[in-house]
Amino acid sequence: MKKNRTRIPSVTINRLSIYYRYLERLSETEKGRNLKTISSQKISQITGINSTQVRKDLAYFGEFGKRGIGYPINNLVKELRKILGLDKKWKIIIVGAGNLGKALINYQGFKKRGFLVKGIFDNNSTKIGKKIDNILIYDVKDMEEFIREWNIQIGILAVPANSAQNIANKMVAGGIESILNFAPICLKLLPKIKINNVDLSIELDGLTYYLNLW
Amino acid sequence: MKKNRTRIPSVTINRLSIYYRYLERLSETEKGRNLKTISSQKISQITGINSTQVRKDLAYFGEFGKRGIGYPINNLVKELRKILGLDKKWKIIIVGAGNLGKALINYQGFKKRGFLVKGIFDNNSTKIGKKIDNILIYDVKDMEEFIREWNIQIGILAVPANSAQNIANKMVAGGIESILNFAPICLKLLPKIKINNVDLSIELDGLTYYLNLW
DNA sequence: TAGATTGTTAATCGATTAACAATC
DNA sequence: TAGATTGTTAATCGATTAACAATC
Repeated sequence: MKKNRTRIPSVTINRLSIYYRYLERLSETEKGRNLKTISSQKISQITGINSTQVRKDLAYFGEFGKRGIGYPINNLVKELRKILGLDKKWKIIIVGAGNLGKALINYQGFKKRGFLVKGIFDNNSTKIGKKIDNILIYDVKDMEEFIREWNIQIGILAVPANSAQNIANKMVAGGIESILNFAPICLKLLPKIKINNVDLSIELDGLTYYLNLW
Repeated sequence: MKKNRTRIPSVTINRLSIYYRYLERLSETEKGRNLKTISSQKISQITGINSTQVRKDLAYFGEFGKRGIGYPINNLVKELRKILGLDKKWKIIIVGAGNLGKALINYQGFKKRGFLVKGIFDNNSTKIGKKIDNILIYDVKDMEEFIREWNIQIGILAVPANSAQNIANKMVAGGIESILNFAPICLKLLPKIKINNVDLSIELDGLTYYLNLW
């Protein structure tokens, strides 16, 4: 898992996440059965990713396979979990208790990957103090202090575009280094802050563009 | 807008969507003021996309600018709307009336880009017949016929991973050609079907990978 | 040994960007 | 005319993939 981590394309990380998800499911269903290894060819068939690409992606991080045999499934799952940091607990907050925020809180993937949702933040006084899925909604004014106090590492931005930059700034001021942004704007933050954008508009426009071609 | 549309990278389309969003907002705030044109340099500053890239992306579709001057804002907005197919009405359905489905129905971006949400589908009998945001929830059994009857063009998949492929198949059988998929699986469909995936897990794993590096 | 499959090199492909002539 | 900025060519950069020696 160590090896030379310089210059690993971020698309490789995205693909590792796909391999991980598939192999995890596979190792569940294969528990007790005798499928112990898997080839890059087989991974390719399921994920639709070229088998050379699969081998290359994995080779960035170590020699996990055996020539002539393939990759030992359980070990590969374990290694991928380590590489992706999914063997640790991560503390997160969600900002924005609207429909999207609610949907996110109920999202099972957080628990699955050991994410602890420590709090929800909103500026709507009718929501503050209430709970969603047993997690308290706090005043967004108290967010920065909360982040510092609880050592929150990941912030999820589910607020409207016009307040997103402002809240992102406060997240960073509090010490957050990773942001998942659902607001449709380009956040301007220090380069060391990792930002991942989920942008519905872009995806929708992508669909209509292609529909419109015909 | 015509020109040679062969081999336009899909990342270009994504960027056009970003330009469009920014310029649309700009043309709103500049209404009545006298900023009539904008340079690729200025677009670059706001969007973070290299100015040569901006010019190249636009040049795929026509010569919208004037040398020495820049691009006329209002015209460019109009052209982008045409290119992205946002000058038409598109009929869509949402499958899955869970939290995510609800969040999507309330999403303002649909109305903004002329999307008509014609129906919601679910298999939970306690939900069928009810309404969300004034849109009726139907039995997923009736989906295929509904798509055919209403000429639905876009399907949004907000269901669990294990039923996603099955429902996607039925969407295609009904005549849908574009799918926005929120389920964390790789849908296997005919190549002519345009699929856009929104995958939370991949985004989250991307964050923890980078957090874990330090 | 023969067949399978990895890990890696080298070739290919495609996208980004620098540079600049054209021109407003 | 001088300055600004486009549209486009050519160079660069980076990612994907074909090919194959190594080896189980």
